[in-house]
Amino acid sequence: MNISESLRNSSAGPKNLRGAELDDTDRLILRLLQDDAKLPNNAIAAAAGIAASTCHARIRSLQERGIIRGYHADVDPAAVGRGLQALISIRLQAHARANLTRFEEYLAELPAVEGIFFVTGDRDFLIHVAVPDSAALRELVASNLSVRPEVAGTSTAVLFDYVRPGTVRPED
Amino acid sequence: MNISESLRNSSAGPKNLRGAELDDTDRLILRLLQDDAKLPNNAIAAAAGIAASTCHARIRSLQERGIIRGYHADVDPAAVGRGLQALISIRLQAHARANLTRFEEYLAELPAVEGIFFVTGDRDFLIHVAVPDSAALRELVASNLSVRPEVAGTSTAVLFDYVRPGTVRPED
DNA sequence: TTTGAAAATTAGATACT
DNA sequence: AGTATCTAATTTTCAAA
Repeated sequence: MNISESLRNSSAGPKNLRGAELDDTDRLILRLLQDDAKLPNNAIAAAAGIAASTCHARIRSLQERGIIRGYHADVDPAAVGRGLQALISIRLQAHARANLTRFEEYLAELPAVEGIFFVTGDRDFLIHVAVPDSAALRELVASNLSVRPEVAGTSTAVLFDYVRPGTVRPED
Repeated sequence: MNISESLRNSSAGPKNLRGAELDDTDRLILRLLQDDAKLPNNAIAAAAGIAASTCHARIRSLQERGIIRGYHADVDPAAVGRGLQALISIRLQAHARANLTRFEEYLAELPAVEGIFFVTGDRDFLIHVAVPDSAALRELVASNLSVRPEVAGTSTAVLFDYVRPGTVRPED
């Protein structure tokens, strides 16, 4: 982002960055689909006050532009034998920045990893994990994280809850 | 769960806790639907090697048992004018534990909040937020968090990336 | 872009093994 | 639990405005 863009974006104007170009109808569609991806197209169309075919075309456009990245079932981790969640803060070795992408890919492959947060500034990040029990958590840290040469140290915080609020409301 | 069930579940056997009772077919269905909630039932059935009607019944059962909690579109926050993400650590006042639920509900209503992590032990937690820009982030912390009486202090870390790996793989 | 209407595909329900 | 078959609902395409 260059300086003029930066200045423009920091102004009070309502426009988005990145050729997004969403109108109110798009935003309504996004809100509804985030809430329930199974909502039939004709129901969305009715809610938006447009024809079903128009709604269909808009949704496809949102997908093609990468605004809708996909649709996913939300599965209760506890119900599939992952009743324990934790946040693990990982401090990286100072020299490990170069291979950061490789390490990220490694983390993303671990079945327990639900989310990876890359923090700016520091050489560390956070991972959100879901495991069967505390033994598995210990095992994960010891055998999959601490042993990696990139890792300088870890710090684990057990969660007693994780909540994802309804929607990423466009604007507001 | 009675004692004999508990003992059975805690053994090395493949069974899960909490009347989950998932077999390999269920796990495959969960994996596929987490990956792509739009996958048609007959495609899932074919992948699982069962009849479409059987697959349909299994999916419904997974929903009714709360194992599948819902289906959601994944919307790119940057595309809807929320190009800046951050993790905010919130330390609560010692006496604020009683009203924790109320405060949680307050947080969940904030449009910027994407996820709330309740950390055990300490009287604090983390929220994952997505906002338009750094001005909005400052405003969020100043006007929506710091002013709350429950909040003893906050600490903000800007993210340069957040990744949700494909699936919550059942077992592995 | 939007629309209505056809065509193709899918979901949901039922009865039966 | 699983399957086959039927019907309703939904998605998808498309010519036209």
